[in-house]
Amino acid sequence: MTKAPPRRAKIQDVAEAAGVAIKTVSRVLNNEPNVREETRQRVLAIVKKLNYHPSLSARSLAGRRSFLIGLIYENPSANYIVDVQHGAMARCREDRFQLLMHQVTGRGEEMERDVLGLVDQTHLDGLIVTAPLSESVDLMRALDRRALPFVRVAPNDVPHQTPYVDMDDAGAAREMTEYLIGLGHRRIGFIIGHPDHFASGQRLLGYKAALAAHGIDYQDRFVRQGYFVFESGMDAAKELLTQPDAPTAIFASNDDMAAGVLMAAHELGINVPERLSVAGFDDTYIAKTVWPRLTTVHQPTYDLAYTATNLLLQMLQTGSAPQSMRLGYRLVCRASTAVVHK
Amino acid sequence: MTKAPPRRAKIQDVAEAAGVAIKTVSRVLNNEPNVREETRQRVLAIVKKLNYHPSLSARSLAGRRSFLIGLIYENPSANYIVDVQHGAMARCREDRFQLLMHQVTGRGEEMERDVLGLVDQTHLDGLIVTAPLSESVDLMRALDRRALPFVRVAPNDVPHQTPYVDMDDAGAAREMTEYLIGLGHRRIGFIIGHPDHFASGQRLLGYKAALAAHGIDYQDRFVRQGYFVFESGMDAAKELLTQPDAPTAIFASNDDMAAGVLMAAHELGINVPERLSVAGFDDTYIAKTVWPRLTTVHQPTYDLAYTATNLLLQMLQTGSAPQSMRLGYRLVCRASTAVVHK
DNA sequence: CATAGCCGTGACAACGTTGTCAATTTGTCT
DNA sequence: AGACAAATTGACAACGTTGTCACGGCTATG
Repeated sequence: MTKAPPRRAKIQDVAEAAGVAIKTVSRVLNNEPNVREETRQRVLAIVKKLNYHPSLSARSLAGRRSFLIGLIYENPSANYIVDVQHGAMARCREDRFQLLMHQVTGRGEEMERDVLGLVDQTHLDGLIVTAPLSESVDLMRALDRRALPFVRVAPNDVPHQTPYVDMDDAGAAREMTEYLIGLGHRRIGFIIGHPDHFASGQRLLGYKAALAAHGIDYQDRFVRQGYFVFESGMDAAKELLTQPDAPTAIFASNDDMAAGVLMAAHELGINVPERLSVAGFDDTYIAKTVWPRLTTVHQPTYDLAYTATNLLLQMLQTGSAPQSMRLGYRLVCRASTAVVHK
Repeated sequence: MTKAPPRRAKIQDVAEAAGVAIKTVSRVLNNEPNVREETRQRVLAIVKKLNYHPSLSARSLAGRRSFLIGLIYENPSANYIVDVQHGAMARCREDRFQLLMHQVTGRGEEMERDVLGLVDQTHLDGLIVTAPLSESVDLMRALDRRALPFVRVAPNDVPHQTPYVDMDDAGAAREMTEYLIGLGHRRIGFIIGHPDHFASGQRLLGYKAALAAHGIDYQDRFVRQGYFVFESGMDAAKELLTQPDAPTAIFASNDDMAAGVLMAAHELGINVPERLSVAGFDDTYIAKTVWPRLTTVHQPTYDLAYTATNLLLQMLQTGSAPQSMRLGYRLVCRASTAVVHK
């Protein structure tokens, strides 16, 4: 015999116990003005006593908002997306919003259908869009059409007036490249990120700018296309390292690929950092777990997501105008880079 | 001038366009019986034409279910939790349920309050509980009290009759240990997992069983407490490896700690696998990215989560009796283990 | 001292679905 | 054909909130 669970308290119960109308309880709960302090306290006491929690469904239905925020992403490295998730989650929690994670399937039209399906079904209040989804103009137009507020966690590039939070990818890549140059490296390999990501181009730009600023010729043979995943970094590194006059340093556009470079070096019997310096980008968990530990650009992933969510919630709650932000980065020098060998 | 977005179609609109009552539309949408095929088709056509999507909130309110499933976890390694998430997500998607991820804060009473707060606020239909939360009897009792169906992704141990999905941790650990013994190792170090996880004890048991079966004495000095995180593995390994007559192999209870062991070995100048064999557990992403690649136990994390979600959804939808499952594992032999050196 | 305006409160109608139950149509069996 | 059961459909009341608006009491103003 299972004992019937106690009926959940509803607003009615609270109202009766407090001797007020349900609307007053509602006011208290939503921090609306025009409630006497004494009344507010009385209601709050009862709420606590009855362990009352308003029904999200009822609130959504009546209030025409769902308290649900979506976070969509495509296929980023696990280490990266977890940081994003936690940043967004942390901010949501502060305002009692819930976060709905959604890994998008497909690309192009199919991706769009997937996202819109989510939006239509769940009545999301807002959306956090990560790269490279944030680069689909079609998607953004579709979201606009539904009047759905959203913030992008991505570099600003798309010709579209929406708020975003990003960092200076080009600047960071340039600084890292200059750091390598400062170590005496002249033949510096570069592994480009996934072509769908705007950031990939920015990082390449930074690399080129640093070379140019130091009078080093840009050479195609030192540059390879990667896809932000471990294997692509490994493959690219093998190509780079098996040519005559191979690079003495390789800068990969993210940590996963840099880890792949390390693996390639190990397999080729090339010591890092003695014979080869390796640098990554992102400063995710993997950077600290490979050997040698990766020199990399610290990207404030958690803060990026937190900030994006913050912007979104402000837009939703105070109706404030959309704004964008750029956060700082910093170089983290660990054991994978060293002065060039003679 | 922003053009007002088109009003969302509601069930009423569909009903009128199809010339039926809203209840009939509802029947069609919920696959209820007793609708003439012709009517069903007519309704479906209109639904598609109007791009109608039922309101989750209204459905929840009226139908007393939310189509929302919670996935709660504490602080597991990023690589692990992402696999869990995707497994659960995939299954949810099949039945148009949404998944609400929730990282639990605090421990003991505070943890409980956190989870119950989530449950009370969102009216979840069900919950996926991962270790070590799944080991709190108090929490499970509290969930029962609220009559909330849940499935645990965790080894079955707790004296509590709820469905779970797990794998044979003890058997796997035993097999891995025997594999090391088979390579000729006799001094085998072991790093225990986080003490809050039941699986930690199981894996230790398997280690001990293998030793016993092969007439090898269990020695405390070869065993250290770890916490499932990289640093703890590194610290433990340093202790194990700096003693006289150090182990020739170390079996860590998860991959993160095994990666830590590799790091320690590198720092101590001990070659892996020539002078030291290292084995992990879980087969997460990290196992393939460290050097040398880790020999480990492949845990079907994705499937575990998928299966757990499947069980939960079946209970919810068909009201079927709770059942539990055990999934298989397999040893993955990579480059971090080798025949013992002379 | 009258009057306008604000504050605090409550009554009641949404919000968009599903559950219940009754009404109608259709089919089956003598 | 008549009687009864089953299949199909619809009317209407929930579900638990928030939005709207009205009302009384109090304060500031002329």
